[in-house]
Amino acid sequence: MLINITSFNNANNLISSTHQQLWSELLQVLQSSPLFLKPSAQANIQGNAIFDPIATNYFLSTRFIQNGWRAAYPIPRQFSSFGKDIDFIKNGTLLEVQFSNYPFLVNNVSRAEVLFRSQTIVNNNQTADLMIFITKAGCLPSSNSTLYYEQAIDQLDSLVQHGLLTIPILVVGLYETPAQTQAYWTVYNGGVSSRTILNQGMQSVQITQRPSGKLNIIV
Amino acid sequence: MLINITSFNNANNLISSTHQQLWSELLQVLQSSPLFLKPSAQANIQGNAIFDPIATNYFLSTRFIQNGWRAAYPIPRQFSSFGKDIDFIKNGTLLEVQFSNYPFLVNNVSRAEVLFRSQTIVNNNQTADLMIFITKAGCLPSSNSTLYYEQAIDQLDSLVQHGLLTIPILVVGLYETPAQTQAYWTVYNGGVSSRTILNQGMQSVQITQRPSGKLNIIV
DNA sequence: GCTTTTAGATCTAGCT
DNA sequence: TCAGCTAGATCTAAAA
Repeated sequence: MLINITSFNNANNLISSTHQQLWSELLQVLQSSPLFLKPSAQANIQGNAIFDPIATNYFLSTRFIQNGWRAAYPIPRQFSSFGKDIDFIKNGTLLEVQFSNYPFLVNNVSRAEVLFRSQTIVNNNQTADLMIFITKAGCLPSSNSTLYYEQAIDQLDSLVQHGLLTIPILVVGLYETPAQTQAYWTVYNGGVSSRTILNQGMQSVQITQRPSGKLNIIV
Repeated sequence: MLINITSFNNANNLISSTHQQLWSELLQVLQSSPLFLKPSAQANIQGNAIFDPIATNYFLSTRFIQNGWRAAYPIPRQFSSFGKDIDFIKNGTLLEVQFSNYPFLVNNVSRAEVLFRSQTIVNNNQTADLMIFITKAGCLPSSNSTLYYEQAIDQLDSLVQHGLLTIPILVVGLYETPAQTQAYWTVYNGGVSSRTILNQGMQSVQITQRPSGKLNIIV
């Protein structure tokens, strides 16, 4: 997929210096990810193609682990109220991939901020020094209320500006542009949230853009 | 219902002085609320009684409005990235009732904090000076991953301690204790999230407590 | 009526 | 296997 990035609190300085290797590997994974789609079950748009978080997460997770990221890293005991684990970690870099509902953005970054301010040791005897946050762009058709890149940017802007967030954060937005292209189309059985694949395959898709900027995807 | 409260950033000073009237009215509403239950549709616990956020929200909302709270108060334009509206507002007091999934806690309080720090004018030419946050206790059977009082307290504790939150916040937790008592049992039709009442009525319920502290409610 | 968006409801997945 | 919990998926409701 294509990507856009926005840096907060000088995250860009880190990815072009000390964290350059980590970033270039990550970039490679993201850019090599196909577009994964699934049929929506939402009333009035039944069957329409929407972004498939399950297949996308599976693809990314597999590669991140191959690249040495630790998945589901346990949150230190003293901060257990913030949850069980962080999606991925490598040394002091926290990586979250978020396609769920929008409040998870502030939830995820706030707990990262607490780890940062408290200089808590995370992985490999390092303190948290960078957060990378992956989401999808608003132009992609998706389930209602799922977080999107532009929303994340705007919220983080305000939070940084008003001093709530000081940890370096790099936000990555996955997107596509109008084209006749190919995408993975996955049909799950078992209803909402099912991860049981009924069938999956590459399909030709026609991506067009509405006046609003939203993409229309015909499989 | 019964309530527990926890104060952060001296919210308790406000509710016993300048905001005493507002608080005593609110308390009256909360304590007069019946327990609302509905059958769960979750696999393995189909039909079991769980906390009914729809009926509870409806009951509370009606009374709050009667007491002069403004519902769905529009978020000032410059902070529109944080959403459309705040549940209820009265002068400088922001009121959120949250029975949805847990990340909404940090989402809601963070946007309130930004309003507080920026001294933004909210209702009646006042700046935000207090947030009251209502949720339910962990002992009540509920949908998975819905926010609960103890979780809220623990997360806010860390956020206040590490300087992310400075706005006075009063957290209210609704709960019940073991008893043979009465509750509203509402059956909706139309599946998940439906607000169309098929039937509703007072029922006798037997509330017992498990070793874990969780309540078991038999209708 | 259709689109867009947030808020809320609330399920399944998967681990302890 | 049942209980308890967080993470993630993703719908309906409702208003603009």
